[in-house]
Amino acid sequence: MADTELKIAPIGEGISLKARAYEALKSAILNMNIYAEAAELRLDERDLSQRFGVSRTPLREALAQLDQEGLVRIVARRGIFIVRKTKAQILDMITVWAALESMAARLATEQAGGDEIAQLHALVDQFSQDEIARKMGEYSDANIKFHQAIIGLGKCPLIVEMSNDLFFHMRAIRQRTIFEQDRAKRSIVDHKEIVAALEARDTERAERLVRQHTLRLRDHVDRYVNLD
Amino acid sequence: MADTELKIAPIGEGISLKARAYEALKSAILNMNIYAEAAELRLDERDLSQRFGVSRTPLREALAQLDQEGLVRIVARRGIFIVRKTKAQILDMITVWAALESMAARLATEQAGGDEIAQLHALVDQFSQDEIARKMGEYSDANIKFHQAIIGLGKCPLIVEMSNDLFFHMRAIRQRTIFEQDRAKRSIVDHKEIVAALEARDTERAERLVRQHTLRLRDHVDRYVNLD
DNA sequence: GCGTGGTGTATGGTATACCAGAAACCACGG
DNA sequence: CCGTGGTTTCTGGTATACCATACACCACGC
Repeated sequence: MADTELKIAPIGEGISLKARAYEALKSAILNMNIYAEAAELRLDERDLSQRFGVSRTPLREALAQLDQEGLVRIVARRGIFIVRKTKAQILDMITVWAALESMAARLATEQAGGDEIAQLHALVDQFSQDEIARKMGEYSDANIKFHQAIIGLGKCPLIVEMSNDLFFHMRAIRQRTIFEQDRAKRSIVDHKEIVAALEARDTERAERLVRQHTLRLRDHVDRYVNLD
Repeated sequence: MADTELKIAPIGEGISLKARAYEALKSAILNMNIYAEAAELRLDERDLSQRFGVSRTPLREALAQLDQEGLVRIVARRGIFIVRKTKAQILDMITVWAALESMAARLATEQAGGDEIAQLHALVDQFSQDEIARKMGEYSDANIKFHQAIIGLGKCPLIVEMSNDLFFHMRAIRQRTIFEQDRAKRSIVDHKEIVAALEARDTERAERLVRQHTLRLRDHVDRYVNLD
């Protein structure tokens, strides 16, 4: 039943309180629309520790990690502030993404198996151009998966890890659908060309197409997205 | 009256104990030859806290940060272990470095001022090929500075930051001079070509030269360095 | 001699109390 | 009404005590 008041369940699974607090804070921060408020958003250690039902110690460790990741900024005796990314920072993230994914595409032409590359078709052909408008949410997910798939084919765990970090941070941007809205049709064409280059094992072309594709996204964001 | 016993200020410094512990541990870990020992190196929180003269709390926060950065690995109720990078991980780091610096070079051809590019000559012409053998240590430093300078010219703070992280981690490799020893002469030629491409604002060529230069280093490490 | 179970100990995880500094607040004088 | 000084409060930083578990060690039984 709905347990009107036993929601707490302090004794949790096996994972540490720090890890749980970290995950909880992370998703909480990402799911809030940071840019909606005018004032800078501040967190309070004691308040959070009470609401989570844990002491400040593991909570502080979780916050310290978020601080290092750049999601929050801890200022001694002042407070803990949720960080808003500037447009310049977002553009930089997309630039790095372009650098990493284009390198991954390069590696993929040398490292990936033909069957692995072939699987990319499933992610590209999934949507006809007409469907995009109606299923923008789904397409957005598939789009991310496509890029992550290419990055995975590079067989370089560090690139995968760093790219995931970047994608994660970019989730914090409101209206992230704008990333694709007007670019979806072009996007699909680009994707098909990229897959073709990978299949042809054309290293230089694959790298260039991936880079250009992502840098175009950067220019698009630069032109049409306003955050500051 | 008053001031009979005021103004203690024993240790001064404004920085937090956590930050100081972090820096101390960081340099301590990097300056020890991790690969000399056969057994896995373990740290003890209580022991360290006594030797540093601080409580476990700030020490733990410093260690948690090092854990996240990948320098140590904290295992609950087991211990804190200094992480040894595998050869594969080092090769991956060099790969990412190549991706980032080649993108920075690309950006530099579009963003950097002519005067800034011209300053690269000072870092390249500093050594004649004959001097390299005698001044390998200095050359190694100049070499790093050259690459950092190019990365800086890309005017992308995120790339600069991520690259610094990579360079930092690679410092932990013993005999890092092997990175250049047999490659120094070729390195200087490469560097000159890179500067020329930047000066000519040849975006594609600058990117390619930088990438090839660093990927060759990767192959060199792959062939001649043995860590595992 | 060898396996087995219990107990001790070492270690990271957590809770809590206290510290120091910064900001907010308030009383008071002009 | 405004400025100014001190005091109070709120905040993250630090110290410390205790908890839970993985491992080692030893006694005991076979």
